[in-house]
Amino acid sequence: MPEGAKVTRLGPSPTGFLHIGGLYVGLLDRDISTNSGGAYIVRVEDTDQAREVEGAVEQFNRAFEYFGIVPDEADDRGAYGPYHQSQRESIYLTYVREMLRQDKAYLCFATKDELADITARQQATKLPTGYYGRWAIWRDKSAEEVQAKLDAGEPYVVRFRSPGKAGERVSFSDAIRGTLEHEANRNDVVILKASDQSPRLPTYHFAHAVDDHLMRVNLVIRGEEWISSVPTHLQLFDTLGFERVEYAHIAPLMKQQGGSRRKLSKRKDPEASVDFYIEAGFPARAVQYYLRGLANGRLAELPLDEALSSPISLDDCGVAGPLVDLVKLEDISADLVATMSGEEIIDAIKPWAQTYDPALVELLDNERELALKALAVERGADVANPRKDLRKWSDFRPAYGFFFPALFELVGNDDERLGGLDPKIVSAVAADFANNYQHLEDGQEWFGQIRALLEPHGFAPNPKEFKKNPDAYHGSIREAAQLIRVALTGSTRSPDLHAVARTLGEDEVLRRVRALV
RNA sequence: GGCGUGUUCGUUCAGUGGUGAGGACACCGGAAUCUCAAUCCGGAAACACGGGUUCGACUCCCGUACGCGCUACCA
Repeated sequence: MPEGAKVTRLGPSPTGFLHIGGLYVGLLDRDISTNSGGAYIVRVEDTDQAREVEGAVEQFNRAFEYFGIVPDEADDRGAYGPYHQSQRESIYLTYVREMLRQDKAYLCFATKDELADITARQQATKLPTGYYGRWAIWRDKSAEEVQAKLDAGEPYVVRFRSPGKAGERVSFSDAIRGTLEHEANRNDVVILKASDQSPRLPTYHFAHAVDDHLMRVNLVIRGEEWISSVPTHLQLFDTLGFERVEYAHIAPLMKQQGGSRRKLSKRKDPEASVDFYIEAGFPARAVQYYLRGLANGRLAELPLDEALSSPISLDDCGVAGPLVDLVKLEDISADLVATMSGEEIIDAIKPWAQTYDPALVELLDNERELALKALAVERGADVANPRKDLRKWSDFRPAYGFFFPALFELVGNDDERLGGLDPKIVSAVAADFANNYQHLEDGQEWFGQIRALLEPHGFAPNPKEFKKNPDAYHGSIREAAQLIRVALTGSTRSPDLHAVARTLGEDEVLRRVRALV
């Protein structure tokens, strides 16, 4: 590996859905390791088996793959495994034994009740809570006492004999925040969980030290909630004789709870989950662009392609937690899709629809020509202002479904989308339009047909005229055109009407308009 | 409670010891228009508060408020 290569790692715990924040960190890990010539590792931190959710790992992998964030080392590849902590039991045990032998760790038989009692007494006397000093009841027990408990078959945990003293402070540097200062750890933290469980599992703190050292990780990017634990980690690295790693604590992308203002919560805010973006069918590149922009504001000013290929710099990461702005994401996404050709759009929609809208796949296969024609309306290399009506693949059905006769439901003359026009007038206009319809190629001439309907049916020739004298008319050319639009598309908004009509074909146009008669 | 960390337009990302505090999205108004969307032009809109330091502070220091985190055999 080249000088300065960063080996990064993501440690997802399979306790539920993948949070967008996890994707964000993975993006940083992947980017920084790639750009420094290092490696990016995914190590599943499944040491809390009680909370484990089945299938979570597969779901994570799918999600990361969708966004093109693929590790160099993981379960199925890499020479530093295993990459599941639950399969590294013997490795942890080896280090624990060595620490025990050197008296840098010890067995603790304190029960839950005893610990709760210690905490309660500390709180009552306003002392810092924790297992330290005189509260560390098993720290200095004699070998005989320990042996007695062992013989009695009592379960125990292994605790780290912290070298920290009261009042001591440590400072360390953070790649994002600069120098940070904190009081030193003096808690004899648990490093190996209960002896009556199998497999014997380490706590996060211990696994972090052992795994990251063994996997030659040298840059740990993680959420800022870990800042308080750094002094503990530093002690662990030092007593194990490991070289310290560099830390980068990033601001949380969003909060999962908290009553005030705009914190995202798992329950109330579906956009907290990565699956939300995949299900909706946001193009991966749009999401990447957005996330990279959040990390480094400078990247948000760049054109998409350039931003995706520019390296992210930890120095430029913000320290305050941003909130995810879906409207902004949709805007980015709409801009991106607007640059794509019909072919590219269909090719992107199909894999998405395979999972989330199978019927659509079939339709696109059977009606590919029609789909291409529909997507060509006001779109393509020769169009100055391409339509931006697709932000995500799930928009296709509502925005373009009407082009397909199989998906279109005929509109009646009393439909509310007609804006309250008298059904009798609707019927008369539709009949007149249909009876005289010419499937003209020229847009102006085609619209001439709608103009021809104005006077006899009581519509003003232009909106201004109508505004001047609203009682004299049913509406203006605006309303008349809208009537035809709703008839043809079932929507009050649609691409250029003439282009729609040409795409649908004469028979289909007549069929739809006649439904209003 | 203790410790840590943060606070710039509605949102987001910038930024400087002396600035007209910038961009983007959203919003409002206008142009154009057969409807949307898009486009073009314009507008409103922010340095949490209080003390210092300084000729001068949004920027540096201290404090307060508020948010968030840690204080677990959760990560």
